[in-house]
Formats: sequence, C-alpha cells, structure tokens
Amino acid sequence: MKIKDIAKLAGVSIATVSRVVNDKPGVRDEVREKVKEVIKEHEYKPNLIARGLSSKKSNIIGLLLPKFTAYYTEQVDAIINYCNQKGYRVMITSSVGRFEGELENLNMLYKSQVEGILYFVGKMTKEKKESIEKINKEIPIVLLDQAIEELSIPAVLPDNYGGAVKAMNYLVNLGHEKIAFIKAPYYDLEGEKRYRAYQDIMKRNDFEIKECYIQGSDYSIESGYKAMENILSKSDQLPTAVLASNDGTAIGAINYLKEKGIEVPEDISVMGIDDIEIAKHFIPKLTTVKQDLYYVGDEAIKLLFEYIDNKDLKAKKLIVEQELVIRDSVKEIR
Amino acid sequence: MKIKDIAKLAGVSIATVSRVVNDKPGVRDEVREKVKEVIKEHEYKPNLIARGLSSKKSNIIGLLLPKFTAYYTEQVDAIINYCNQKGYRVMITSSVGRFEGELENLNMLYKSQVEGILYFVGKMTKEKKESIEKINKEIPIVLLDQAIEELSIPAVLPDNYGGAVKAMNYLVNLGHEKIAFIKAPYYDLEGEKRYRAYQDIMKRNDFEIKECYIQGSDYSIESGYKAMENILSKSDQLPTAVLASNDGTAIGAINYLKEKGIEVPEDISVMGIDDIEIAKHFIPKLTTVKQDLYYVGDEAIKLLFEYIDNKDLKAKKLIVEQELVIRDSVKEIR
DNA sequence: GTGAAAGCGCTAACAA
DNA sequence: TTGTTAGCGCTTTCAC
Repeated sequence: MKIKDIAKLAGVSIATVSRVVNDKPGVRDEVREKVKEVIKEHEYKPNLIARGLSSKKSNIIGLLLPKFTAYYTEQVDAIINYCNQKGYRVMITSSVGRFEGELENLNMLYKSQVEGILYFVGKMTKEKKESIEKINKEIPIVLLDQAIEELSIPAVLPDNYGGAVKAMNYLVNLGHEKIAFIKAPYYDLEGEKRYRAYQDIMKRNDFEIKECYIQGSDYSIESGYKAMENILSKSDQLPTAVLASNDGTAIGAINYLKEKGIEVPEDISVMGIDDIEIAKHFIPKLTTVKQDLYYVGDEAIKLLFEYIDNKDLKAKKLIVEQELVIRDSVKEIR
Repeated sequence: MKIKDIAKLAGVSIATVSRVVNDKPGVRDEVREKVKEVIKEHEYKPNLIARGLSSKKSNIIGLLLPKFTAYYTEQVDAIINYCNQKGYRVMITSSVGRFEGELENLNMLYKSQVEGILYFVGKMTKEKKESIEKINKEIPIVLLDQAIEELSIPAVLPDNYGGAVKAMNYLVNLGHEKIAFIKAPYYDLEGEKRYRAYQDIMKRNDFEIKECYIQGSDYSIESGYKAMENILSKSDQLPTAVLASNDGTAIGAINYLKEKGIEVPEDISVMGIDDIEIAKHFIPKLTTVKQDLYYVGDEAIKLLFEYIDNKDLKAKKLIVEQELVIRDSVKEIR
C-alpha cells in the first residue's frame, strides 16, 4: 500500500492523502474522514524513507558509543525515550571498544542523513577532531563525556573536578590523610580533572602524595582490582582510604581487599564516582559521587534539539553537577 | 556534494559514478580511478536514504527493547557489532517499560523500512501477536526471550527449563531440601518454565513445596529484596537455599539477608540465573546459571540475516543451553 | 564500457 | 479546498 493506492481508493489526489497523513490543513472535514477511513481499512503506513528523501528531514538522531557498558544504559534509555516521544527514531552505533571505529561510525551516521548526533567520546584524536568539526558544519553534534577545548562544539560534561573535590573533602573531613587514587585511563581527558582535584585537595591539606598510592585503570572492574593490588603491594604503609575514578574500579578494589581479608570500610575506606545502578545494592553499599545519568542523557538530547532547531546557537557547554552519596563503604577515622 | 556533481566533475555519467561507488563491474580501470579520485577529493558521501528508496533496501535492522537494563547491554552490543560489520545500521527503540509502547515502536520500525526486526519481548498480548504476525509477512522478525507458541516465528530462547533444572539439581546435590523460589513476573511466559522446573525437581525428590517459599518479582533488584523479606516473614522454618529467577533478584535477596545479619552462604544459600556482568564481582560471588548473553545476541542477529536472505525458511526456534557457574553464594549442607 | 532515462514513494510549491 | 507536477539523490534497466 502506497500513497497512490490510497488516493485512488479514496478518489482524491495523493497531495490530499499526504495532507491528511501529516495532519495538515486545507482538506474538507468530510474528505479528511473519508481518506482516514481508507487508510485505516487498508492499514496504510507511510514509507519514512521516501518521506525523508522528499522532505529532506530524516527524523533520525544518531547515537555514537565507544562500547556498550552499564555506564551508558541509563543515558541511552533517556535519549531513546525522548526521541521516540518526539517522533524521532534513533540510529545507534558502537565501536566495540575499537577507538578507530568511532570515525567510521561517525561517517555512517553522516551518510544516514541523521539530523543530529550524540557522540559519547571514547578516545579523542586529532583525526576525529577534524571529522567532527567538518561534520558539525552540516549536522549538529553534541559531545558527551569529553569536550574539545579548542573547538566550539556543544557538550554535556559531568563536573568531574567539582565532583572529585566533593569526594576528597568528604574523605578529609572524616579524618583520612593517607588517600590512594585510582586514575582514569590516560585517554580520558576528563579523568585528568578528577586527578587534578585529588592532587589539589591533597596539597591544600599538606598531605603527602605518595606515588605508590596512585594507580591507573581502564575503568573496568578488573582494572580496579589490579590497581588495588598494586597499591597494596607497593606501599610500605597502607592508605586508609582510596578514591576510585568510577564505581566499577571501586568495586574491583573492594573485591581485591575482601579477598585479602581486608574489610571495607573497617580497615580501608573505598569511594567511587558515578553512582551506577549496582552501587546502592553492592555490599557494602558504595559511597560515591552521583552523576545522574538519566538526567545527563536527557539534557544532552534536549541540547541537541536546541541546536537542530537553531543552528546558529553559540556552542554551550553544560556542566552537570555531581552530588555526594553517602553510603557504607567509607568510615570516619579518629 | 551529490552524485550529479561528482559525475560532472569527473566528466562521466551518474550511472558510472554509481557503479564506482558500489564497486560494481563495467567500468574501465582508468575511469574508475579518475572517479575515485574526484570522490576522495570532494569527500563525496552517498546519501543512504536516497539509496534506500531507490534500491528498495534500507540496510537497516530494527531493534525493539521493552526497556534498557543491564540484561540487554551485552546482547545489544553483539547485535550492533555484527550489523555494523556487515554494513548494516541499527535502529533502536525502547518502550520505557510501557508495554503498550512496544506496538507503537514495532510500527515505527515497520514504517522505517527496516529489513528485519529483533524483538526482545517484554509482555506479549493478543494485539501484539496479531501485529507481529502481520508484519512478519513482509519483514522477517526474530523474537527473543519469549516465543509465540501458536505462530511460526523464529525465536532465540534461553533453555529456561533446563537451566533451572541444573540449578535445582545442584542445590539438591549439595543437600538442600528446603528451597525457596523467587518467581519471574507473571507476564514472562518463559519465567513460567523456570517455575515448572523448580516444582518438578522438588516433587521428584519428594520435598515439600511450601507456598510461603514462593514469591513473585518483577526482575528488579528491589523486588528480589522484597521477595526475600516475604519469604522470611511468612515462613515458620527458614529455607536453606533460595533460587532466584534472575541475578538481579538474587542480589536483592542477598541484600535483604545481609541487612538482617543472615550470612550468605553460611546461613542461607542464594542462587541466581543469567550471569550478568556484576555476578562475578558481587560479594559473595554469585553462583548462577550462565546465559551467554553476547552469544545469544550474536545468534539472534545471525538467525535474522538467515531469514532476510531466505524468506521461505521454516521458522526455527533456537534454544540456547545454560551452564552452571559455581561461585560463592551457595554452600553444601550436611 | 558507458550513458540516458525511468522510477523508488513521498513532499511541497504552484495552479486552478 | 484540491490537484498537478517537479523534484529529493540514488539505482537500475536498456540502448548504444
């Protein structure tokens, strides 16, 4: 069933059918009803591809992820819901953790004529920056997780510095001085901010920053486990608390400690960042800094639509505040 | 830049450009090179919407989820990877847990001219069955999680009965007799099979099936917590083990027990089903029945392509075996 | 090996 | 209020 068939059956022109289908004015109620009837009877469903070509509006939003993990589920859920409600469809790509794949997928979305792109940045490279800049001239892009300093591209970013400061101050106020830190992967520019917060608070309080207290990760639970192992093996004196760059690595760290018979938080306190879903159900319940991920996704997609509606908007970087979530994995020291 | 511009710049017809772009024969090497050069220089990217309309092949796969949760991440990851590798794009919809939304989204995918649909069933209704049957006549659909008995539609299903039997036998072999069960939500027809397995094994061993040992859930962690609370409050005699219908509810159950000072597995053993990512990192590490979710997603999308390539294939229901994963949340009783 | 031309199913400007 | 018609950017016959 195509528009032509309906037109014939209803005894009108295809233009009239189109008007009815798109709820546009300029059709007598009588005729409108008649056409609607025929449409219903024959279950006519307009071909959205043809509509897209003709109207030069695809009604599709592109979503670019580095890889599917728990961190994205809520954000993606928010995005899809918002789009579906607005009558937009979502085309999703992920790069299997192959950071080079991001570029390919970006082009794929471009070729798909999406009206806007939500780009969860995995690893930023010079090549990608160039592509983003170029594509952004034609299609609005909103960046998530990492922004591009030198380019004027809208972005939604967690307040990573502020969040880590809150976490550190909380630990310090509870009497912790020997604080270890599990770093974000080197390629996450935003992770650097959390590290700077760690350093700043340590220095401000005249606490010694031991090198052995600082270990890297790739954000995975396993790498948190490894990092904790390294911290323990390399330190002559155990830290009393460790701040992890995300909840996953915090969980990994706790796993290692428990395995070694070290109790959390009795012996060592562990704090995460993000507040992923499992954080409040983990045992001990994870003290962390909440990033409202559904909110982030929601704000990002709203921002994207702002840019779609008004291409000349000045690029806005939205910083989402983080909030302390006190639970059971950190204790006071006296 | 459109095909016409490239044709003009290269001094050939658009048909020739099309042949080059699509790697089709019938172009002199010399000309092909020339065209490629122009394409590269001007960064021509074909409009996939136009291609779709013209070729009557959208190269898009539709993905329908009831709601985004941890259970789907790996499966979706597998699906997207496979599609992207094959040059297919993925259109994703979720229904925010509004089961009525599934129908709307199904139609949205249909109108989008997707070439096949992967449908993770949330709640099956008569109305949906009818729509599925109708749409399946034109677009191959592969069902996941739940099949439709009376219709011949391909599906990929976990061996829920077999998996639960394995779990139950494991518990029984360790000496458990008083076994509680956290049920799947009523609308998950597959969940019923796990319940049947529970009953069958209990009966086969002449164990008493106490009504108070059986509690419902909606698969969420919170509902597992609640179910465990009910089991404890309603039983005069505590169970020695509980089998939960998924890992989420198992985690919820453990949370409740720990809060009440009941140790797992020392006092009560808890077993899950699924083996979601956190299962092996939870404390205690969750004993469960593994559903290789990446594998399931992979098989499902492969099956879908089989049907796309050969519409006359007889509908195949693929049952994916489950495998015992012994970890720390269950102990032997003597 | 190459190009002209007819669509694909729709929207939108224009005429009537 | 309605219909005619010219595209949208591509693929795909069919001639040459």
